[in-house]
Order: sequence, then structure tokens, then C-alpha cells
Amino acid sequence: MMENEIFRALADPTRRAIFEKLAAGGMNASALREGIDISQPAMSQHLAVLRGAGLVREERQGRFVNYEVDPEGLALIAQWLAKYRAYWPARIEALKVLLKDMDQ
Amino acid sequence: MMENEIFRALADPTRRAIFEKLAAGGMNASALREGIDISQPAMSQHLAVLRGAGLVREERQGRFVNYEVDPEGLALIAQWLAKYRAYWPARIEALKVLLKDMDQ
DNA sequence: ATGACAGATAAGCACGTACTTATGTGATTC
DNA sequence: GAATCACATAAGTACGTGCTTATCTGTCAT
Repeated sequence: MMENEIFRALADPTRRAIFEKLAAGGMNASALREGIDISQPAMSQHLAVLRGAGLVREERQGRFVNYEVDPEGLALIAQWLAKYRAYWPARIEALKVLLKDMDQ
Repeated sequence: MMENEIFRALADPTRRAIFEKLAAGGMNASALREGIDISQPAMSQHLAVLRGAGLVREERQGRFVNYEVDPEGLALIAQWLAKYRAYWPARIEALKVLLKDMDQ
């Protein structure tokens, strides 16, 4: 089950930080390390977990590897979330923002 | 940070199963155990984690404790997800379903 | 080819997590 | 008020996770 790997991947704050950084634009593993105090192997391992969860995808570019957000993982979270739509409070501000951004 | 506890809580498949069961309707901890092969203390501990994450809330009813889905946790996930809306593929079926269910 | 560089993998370790059994707490029933 | 029931908490344990250092793989420049 993919959900398992997705939520497990996002359960780690360092991985969420990496993902958030990638969401601002794809970049290679070394560039990703800047600003996040983490060793090279640790970064590599985190990226492997994110990739396994379908949250990130890689693309070899010479001797660099460019990473970017994989929409598939996000779509699966949206799908999971949709199952519980009955419980989403109708007038919460966050939801209104979400709706406005999506409905176009 | 609440996100941390939410994703950590959902990273466990047993807890997701409990949450899913609660989403079908609130019930007490004993009723929740039916169908899920788990000891009473384990269930109690899982419910404590889900409650700490804002995914579930409790209500004492005599010597029973009724548990139900807390919309706040779900709203926070939606909020987190909304940050990455730029990456959501526009025509994925899951997303269309999500949109249809929300936009009313 | 050789050295340098980007990144992955291996192995080991400290700590966290999910479970267990045992016991505690609060509410109900008799 | 004693027994029982629903649930929480305590303590211990097996296993998972995230980190480290060391090493390997692949690509580029010279």
C-alpha cells in the first residue's frame, strides 16, 4: 500500500523540509543540502524514501541528479483526504482558501 | 508543530484503520477493537496518539468513552496539501472527485 | 588513464515506536 | 461497599528509523 510509505515519508520533519524546498523548484541533492544541516548520505537516504513514496522523482543530468516534486504522491494524499470529506468543516478558513485555489 | 504529530499518527497502518473505522461513525474503544486484532492497551495507546494529533476526539459517556473523528486534524492536512496545489495534476480523476465533492 | 566531484550504498549505533503483561482509575451494578 | 466493567497507565522488550563514517559507483575534466 502506497499510503503507508507516503505518510511514513512525511512523518519526518527533515523530509518535509526537503520536500517543501523542492516544491519551490527542482534542484540537485547538493543544492538541497544548503540551509539544511545534514550529511550527504543522510540527504541521499531521505531522497530515496521520498522517491519510494512517490513524492519526489529524479532525473540524471550528467553527474548531477535533479530532484523534483512528483505530483502522484500529492494526488494520493488528496485521494485519501477525499474519503473523509464528510468531516471537513464547511466554514474553516483554510478550507475556503483551498477551495478558492482549486476551483478555477 | 502539529503537522509532525498528524503525519506520525497516520504513518501507522493500524492507526489509519482505526481512524477509517471511526470515520464511518463514532464509537467506544471496545467496539473499535472488533475486527482489528489488537490488545486493549494497544488500542488505548493508538487512540491517545490520534487524539494528540487532533485527528480524533473523545467524550466520556458513563464508563464508556466515545471516540469520533476530529475535523481539525483533517483541516490541517488539507491546509498542508494546499501549499503544493501548483503541483496537483489538473485532470487526475481523484482530484476531480475531490473538487466535485467540495464545491457545492 | 587519473583525479575530482556528485551521489549511492554499507555497516554500525543510539534512539524511538509499537507491542506485550501487569496494574491503576473511574463508573456502574448488585 | 464489593465486584465488575471500560479504559488508562506503567514497565519491559523487540524491532524500526535516522544518523554517522567509510566506501563504492558513475560522470566529467585534464
